[in-house]
Amino acid sequence: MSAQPRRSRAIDIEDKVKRRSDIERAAAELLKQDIDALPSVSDIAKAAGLAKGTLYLYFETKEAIYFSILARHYCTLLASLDSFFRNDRQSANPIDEAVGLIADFVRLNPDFMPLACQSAAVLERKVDEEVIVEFKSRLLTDMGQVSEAICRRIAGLTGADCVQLLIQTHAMLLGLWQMQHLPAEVNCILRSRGLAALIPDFDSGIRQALRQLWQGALLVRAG
Amino acid sequence: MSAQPRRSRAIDIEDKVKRRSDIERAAAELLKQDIDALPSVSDIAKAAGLAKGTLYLYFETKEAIYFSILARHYCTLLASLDSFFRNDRQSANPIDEAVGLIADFVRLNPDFMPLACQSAAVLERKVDEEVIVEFKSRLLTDMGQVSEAICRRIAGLTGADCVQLLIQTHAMLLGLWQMQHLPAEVNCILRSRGLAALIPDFDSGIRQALRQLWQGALLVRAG
Amino acid sequence: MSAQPRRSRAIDIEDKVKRRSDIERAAAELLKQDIDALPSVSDIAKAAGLAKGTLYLYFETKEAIYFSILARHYCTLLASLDSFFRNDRQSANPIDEAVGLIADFVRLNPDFMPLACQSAAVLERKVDEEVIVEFKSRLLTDMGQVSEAICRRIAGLTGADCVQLLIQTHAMLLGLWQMQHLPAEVNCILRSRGLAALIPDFDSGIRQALRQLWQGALLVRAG
Amino acid sequence: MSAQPRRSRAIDIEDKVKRRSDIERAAAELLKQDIDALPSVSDIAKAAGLAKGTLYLYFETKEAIYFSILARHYCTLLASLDSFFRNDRQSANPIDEAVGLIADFVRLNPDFMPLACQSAAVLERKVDEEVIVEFKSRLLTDMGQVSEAICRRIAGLTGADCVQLLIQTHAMLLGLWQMQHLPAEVNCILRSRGLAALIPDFDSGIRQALRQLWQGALLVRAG
DNA sequence: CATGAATGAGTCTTCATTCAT
DNA sequence: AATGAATGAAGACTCATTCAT
Repeated sequence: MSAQPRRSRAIDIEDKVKRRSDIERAAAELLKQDIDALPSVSDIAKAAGLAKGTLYLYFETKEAIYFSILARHYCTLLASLDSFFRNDRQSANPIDEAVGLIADFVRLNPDFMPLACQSAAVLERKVDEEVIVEFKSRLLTDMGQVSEAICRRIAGLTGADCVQLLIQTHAMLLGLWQMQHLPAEVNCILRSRGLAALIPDFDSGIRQALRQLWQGALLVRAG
Repeated sequence: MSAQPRRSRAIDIEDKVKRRSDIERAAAELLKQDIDALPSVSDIAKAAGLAKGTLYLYFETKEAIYFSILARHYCTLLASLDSFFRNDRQSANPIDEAVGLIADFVRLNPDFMPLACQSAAVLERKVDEEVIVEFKSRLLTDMGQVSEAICRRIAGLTGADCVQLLIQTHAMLLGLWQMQHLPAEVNCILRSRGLAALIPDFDSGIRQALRQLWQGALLVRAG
Repeated sequence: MSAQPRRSRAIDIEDKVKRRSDIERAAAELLKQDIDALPSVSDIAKAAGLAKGTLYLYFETKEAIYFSILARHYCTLLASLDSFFRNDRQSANPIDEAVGLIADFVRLNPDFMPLACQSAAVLERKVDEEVIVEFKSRLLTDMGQVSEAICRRIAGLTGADCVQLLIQTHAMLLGLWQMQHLPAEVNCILRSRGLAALIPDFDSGIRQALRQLWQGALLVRAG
Repeated sequence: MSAQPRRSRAIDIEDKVKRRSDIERAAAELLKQDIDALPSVSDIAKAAGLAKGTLYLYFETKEAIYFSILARHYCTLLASLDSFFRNDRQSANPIDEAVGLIADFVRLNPDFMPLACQSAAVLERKVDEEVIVEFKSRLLTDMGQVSEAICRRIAGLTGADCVQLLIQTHAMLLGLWQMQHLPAEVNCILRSRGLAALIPDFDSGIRQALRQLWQGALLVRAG
């Protein structure tokens, strides 16, 4: 009398993977429209052309959807860095280029920073331990690899230094993004009152801050 | 329909100021017990020994209470920095000392960072424009003063550089604190799985990161 | 965070219609117990044996529930009038009979007038535009039909006159009901102080007033 | 140290009466700005240049202020009617003129109908019994007088008929005004959707309805 | 596998009135 | 008489999640 599936069933593992990523795609799209709050499950389901319940067949919670999206972003970014630093082509200024690479990534993936900022306070609170651990392990591994790649290209830094540096870089991304991303209204007011100096421009700000941070690292280690 | 004041009335301006700060004190105390979410107005009122309605005589919204607490923290911190840098006593290593001063402040005021992290996303959304503007103006002025004091003590930095540096410092505080402040559960798990490397120790982390940042600033400006 | 439906699910459209009317029935019942204020959503839900949230699956707001009840009353009343005036059976005194029909309807539906009185000031303020427009359009149509039926039976009145008359009739219902429906206390006092003359008896009052109004209409149009 | 009266004290009975009417004037003025809800006590006090508490020295409740305003309006209107019907000048059409007088009064006193509509449901619920009784007694007397004056001028109506007629007239005023006074938004929508026929024009509507009612009364009594 | 109906916890804010000063 | 600080009750609505179909 009802409960007839409208969408075809995902039976093969392949289909299931596909469906998972369909859901993520829809969720990401929705987030970009308003980065200030996670969309409702209802809306995500609608956007994905699925029923609410179906989402729960693929993710334990709404936050798990976004955690998954975020995790992929982190992996992609680290992979970019890794391939950059492993690249044979000698670069006159690897730090600046790496920083540019990061800044570009943030700019091209407007859902990355909003999710990253909510990771600890919102997402991880509602995601399965196992999922978190798996991701963080992967992260640690990837960061280790990147770090090695980096220290091979930048004299004066050990692998541990580079891990440290990556963590600091991440912190700086989080902090600067939040300082720049004020509620639209507040933003408006501050700008109109001559208080724009308190709102760092993210793109240029991050380039400069990271350059200082990395250069500073060399200096401190050297000294 | 109700009435019978239980508490004495704050009639003089002095008493009112006192009552305002009583409310803030109660609210801050409550926050320290669970820094992950703002306490309910009901609880704050109870803790302050006042009726809910009375809180609204002193603050427009719950968030305004916490915004006020946060604002005072910022002012105090900037004043500390200012007095530090204006102090005649020559310091061999002003950067390290300033960084230590900041790290100590954060440690001694456990409600500071949680509030700072929620400022843009939560507090400022529900506080009167005027209150925000007034505070941010003050902030800008104070930062200007501190910056001047700093650049007089640290050769090679202009006032604008120092403002920049203060903003970066703030961003680094925000970012590192969030990376370190994971939900207790997650924290626990990560540590037990050998993933502690992903959780920077805030106190030492911030000291190191800020040192790099400030040294890096000198370097970049010099170069 | 919750769940466990207690009531069976309304899956078919039929079941849904049934559930909607179950809610309305419960809400109407509650209103009759105290016609001076709309019951709380909590109470309605309890009376209907449903969770609060469930009500919101069927109505946008509490007021929408009562608007729906009221709308049905209007339609029923107009249908009664329509069928009365279309009835072949010749009536010696159609006006008196129609007026009696209206008075009876009001008496038999004690929630009708209280709701009608709150329609503009309370209900319509919190009901979706579309719902209002749909109902009012229907009302206009129905009134048009009734008006035609009336003017065919009562010589000397055009269709437009009859629409006018229906509106006046409605106004008189509203006004008289409010004059009669004083707070129980006030009512009591006035009666005990010989001021009963100021409290028209609704049932007889409406019969007489409408008779005058309709007869007056004939006269005015004729003259 | 405080609690110093800002306004001079009203000690003479005259001053007190004056102050009462100052309050009423301020309250009435405020109501005209938004006839959809009684202004807050705070606002009335501010508008009157007095403290909230002071208002309660002159009126038992907020509603009592408006009840008093309304009472005066009723008395004024009845006095107008009385003087009109007692006037020697013969009028060709006393009914039409009386109706015009009423319609004009409503138009010139935009706070009258909103208050009248709230009298039973809102005001009388929160006004002292004695005040209500006193007013209603006065009302009954005045209506009696007017009724006598009317029946002397309009053949075919007894005094009791005229009292009846006045009550019906009042009911019609209440009902029509409410039908016409929709929330601005709803009003707008209905007009734009061709449903304006459901919104009677008050001024012309009341003239016509009352004419019918009074003519009808003559007819019914005659017949 | 897919669906979507049902659940219910959780909370801020207003404002008429009182009464200490 | 005048003031205005203090009181506290009262209630709608959202939305993540479950599980019967």
